[in-house]
Amino acid sequence: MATERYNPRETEPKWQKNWSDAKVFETNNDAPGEKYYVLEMFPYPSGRIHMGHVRNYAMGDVVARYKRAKGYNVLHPMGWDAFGMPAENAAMQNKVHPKEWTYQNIDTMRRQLKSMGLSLDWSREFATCDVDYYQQQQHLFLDFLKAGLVYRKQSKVNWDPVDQTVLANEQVIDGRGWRSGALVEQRELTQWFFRITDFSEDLLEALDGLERWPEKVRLMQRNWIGKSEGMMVRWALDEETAPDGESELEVYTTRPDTIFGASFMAISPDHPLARRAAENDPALAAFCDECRRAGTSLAALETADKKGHATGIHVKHPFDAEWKLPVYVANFVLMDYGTGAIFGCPSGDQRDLDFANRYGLPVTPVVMPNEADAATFHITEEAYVGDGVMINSRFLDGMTPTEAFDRVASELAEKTINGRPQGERRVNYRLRDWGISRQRYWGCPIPVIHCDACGVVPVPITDLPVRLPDDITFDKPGNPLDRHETWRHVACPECGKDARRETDTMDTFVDSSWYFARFTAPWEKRPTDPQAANAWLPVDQYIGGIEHAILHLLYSRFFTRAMRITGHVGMDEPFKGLFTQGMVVHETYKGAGGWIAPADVVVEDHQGERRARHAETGEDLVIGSIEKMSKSKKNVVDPDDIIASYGADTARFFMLSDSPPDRDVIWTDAGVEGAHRFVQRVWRLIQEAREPLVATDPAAGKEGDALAVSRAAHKALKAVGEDIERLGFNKAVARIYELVNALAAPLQRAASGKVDPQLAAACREAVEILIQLIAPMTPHLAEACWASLGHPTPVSQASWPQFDPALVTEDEITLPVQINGKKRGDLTIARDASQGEVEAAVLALDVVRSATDGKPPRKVIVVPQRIVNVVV
RNA sequence: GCGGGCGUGGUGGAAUGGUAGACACACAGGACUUAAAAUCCUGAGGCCGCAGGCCGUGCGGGUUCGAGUCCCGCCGCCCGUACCA
Repeated sequence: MATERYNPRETEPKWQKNWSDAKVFETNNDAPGEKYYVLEMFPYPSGRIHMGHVRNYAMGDVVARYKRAKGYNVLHPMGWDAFGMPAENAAMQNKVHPKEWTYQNIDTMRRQLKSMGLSLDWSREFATCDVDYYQQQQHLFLDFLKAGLVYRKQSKVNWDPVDQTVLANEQVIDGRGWRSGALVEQRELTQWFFRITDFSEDLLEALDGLERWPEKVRLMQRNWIGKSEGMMVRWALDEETAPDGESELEVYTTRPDTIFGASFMAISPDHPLARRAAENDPALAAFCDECRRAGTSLAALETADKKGHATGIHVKHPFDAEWKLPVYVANFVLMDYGTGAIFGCPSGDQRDLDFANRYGLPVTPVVMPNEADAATFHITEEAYVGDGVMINSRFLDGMTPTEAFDRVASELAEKTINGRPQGERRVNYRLRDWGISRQRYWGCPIPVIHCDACGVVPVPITDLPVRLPDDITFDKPGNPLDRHETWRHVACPECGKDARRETDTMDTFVDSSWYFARFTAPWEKRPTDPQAANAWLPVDQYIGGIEHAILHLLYSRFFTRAMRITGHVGMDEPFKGLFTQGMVVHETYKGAGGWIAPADVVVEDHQGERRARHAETGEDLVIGSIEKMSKSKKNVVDPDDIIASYGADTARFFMLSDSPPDRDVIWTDAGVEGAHRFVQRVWRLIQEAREPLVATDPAAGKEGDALAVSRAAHKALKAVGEDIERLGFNKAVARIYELVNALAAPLQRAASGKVDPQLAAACREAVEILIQLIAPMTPHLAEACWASLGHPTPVSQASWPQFDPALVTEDEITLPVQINGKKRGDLTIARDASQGEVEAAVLALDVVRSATDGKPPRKVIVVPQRIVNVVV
């Protein structure tokens, strides 16, 4: 019997319209059922969606559709992370207004997402650049300000002296501005900060409670917060070398036990003492300037060659006033961490050792392994960082480092310098306060006013929003808000005199730190409806890229706490479950003229060797490495093209198959075609057997082939449910393949009319289960199949079926039998056989008897329901 | 530099410390066809082979009755590194 091929181009838009007309996916906050909030990280509207989005949203959609079928009231919204630099770059390059560029991109991407058939509640959609959204963000800012969570301080930025603009770290390449090529300078600006460090301990401790977060993300956040228990130690400056008025250098150390191994002090180029010393030392001043040119990026700073410059200043050792140590300015010491000054102990720290060797400073080992000999223990090229015993450390000799730490702490607490204890224990965090000021146009304006008389005045909440002006240009360098005189000019809300608006806008991370809360009541005329927020939050399942493991997730955790303090939500943690998906990667192709897009490449197999050539010119191309899809390498596959030729279901199914969702997936044409064949196969198998299936009611089989069909279906049902719960989509897909393979033969027989009523009923039940299993992944196909069986209501509104426990357990099990850990045979035995029965049966096996050679085995290990190992 | 992760057939991958390679892709053979496509069936980690063995999860060690999985040391790739989002 001939059946028509499944035509996604006709079927998919039809079902999308049905869902939309019936508002199946619009969520009512008051609907019955336990709530379930599934959210994928919202996209930046860069222009078009890419395969990474398809993968991310396909995963979230499986969860949303599955949970809906399980009877939950599901919230699954979508929005746009719409502020940010690319809109300004586009404005400069193409003379298009950032607003226009952004909303056009959103229109394109919304259409693309809709063509994917995602079960999203589009009625709650918003963009962070919508005035309605950023008005509420300004409201939050003012509340935070009032609650003491916001302050201003001096902070450094990368300054491009030619373009007269602040550069992002990624715009600084080898110390030069990306556009101008000019050497980057550092500038100190007064900027706005959120007091995230007030929450350091809480953000750290609460990680333990985030049980449904990947351990790796919790670890990364723990390390990022970087709690350490050390000491503040004040070193007296040697009077003869100290600048006037300077008498001490305060240092933070986690290793006071190594204080007798100290050989130099290193301070940041921005340390006040460095600045004082540089005043009369042009060479030192030049060195400090050079350090500052590296930019503000920590990675650039720390991968740079470790360099220092002597200041001429010396300090006195706390336990020996005669012992003087030189003070260096070093490019690897950060003003932001601790006190901006360290003491270097070369024997116990590789970086300090490299530094000491470079500048000819002494190296005294102070900790050695317990078994080493103090007389011969030397450190030359490799520092010893392990535990052990103290040596060369006077009254600390023989102690463990921990004992020595305590002793130094108590000794230094007794000594005083300038009227204060010379040492104090101190808990320190690596985490820094969150600088949110951006000297850019396309962001949320910070709602404050600067008045010469009143100082910094918050904009009254009733005056919000502070709207971004539309009449701006990018033809001049710098921030358009800064030179917009009429916008800047404003009356002081307190005294009414002429005043100026703040021209900094907020970091776009602020926008994405509370959007998940806004989705719970996007219509509200205040930031949240606390009742709705508390009902929906925390997000049950949040899905996005691992690249957000630290900043976005940590900022959101802080923001939720801040919103709780200011009464907008009632919880601390925004995301109960977190899943980080891998990237979509693709082969790269390169011709004489540069990178070639996969759409223009034909890959052929020549006797096992893959070759690529240009589809039009025929030019031979080099097949390059597999890399993250990016515009620069042109190795992108446009979801539009895939959906147009294969349909959304195929694209979704492929993105869920094969690769574990937390790992990268390689996009290949063969993979898409395989997924597409599966879609066609399911359709064909069901359509060919449609008549006998429609003619019978579903019922589980009791014996023979019918029983086998029902067993296969119920086992798959159980396994797929469990796999989806654990987000093991690739495993769920494998189970579905198995089921389809098992159903193929019976369905073909049914198609030719050669099945008894029992088998027909079992097939009908199995096919309905199959359709429901694929419904979260390939929803359009599932609807088409479901309707073809005569169901009047869509499968997207059907309840998830329940498996019959009797059909998923076997009476007999087959245990592998190992001899000395290597598999040598199998044992089939009753499932409920006792340990003793299993052991007796194993020893009776031929392979075991020939191996034991008549003697009793040394040991028999029976792992119930798993394996048997005989040790001979 | 530092923090985190990953590494298994020709390919993507599967495997609560318990049969390594499920499932799929690609490939080969067969069926159907005038032919092709599509579809269906079969085969397959490598090596030696006659039955049966040996070797195999990036590399080198270790723990264990048993290691892809745990521990130690390397190598390679990826993510983050606070103004990309």
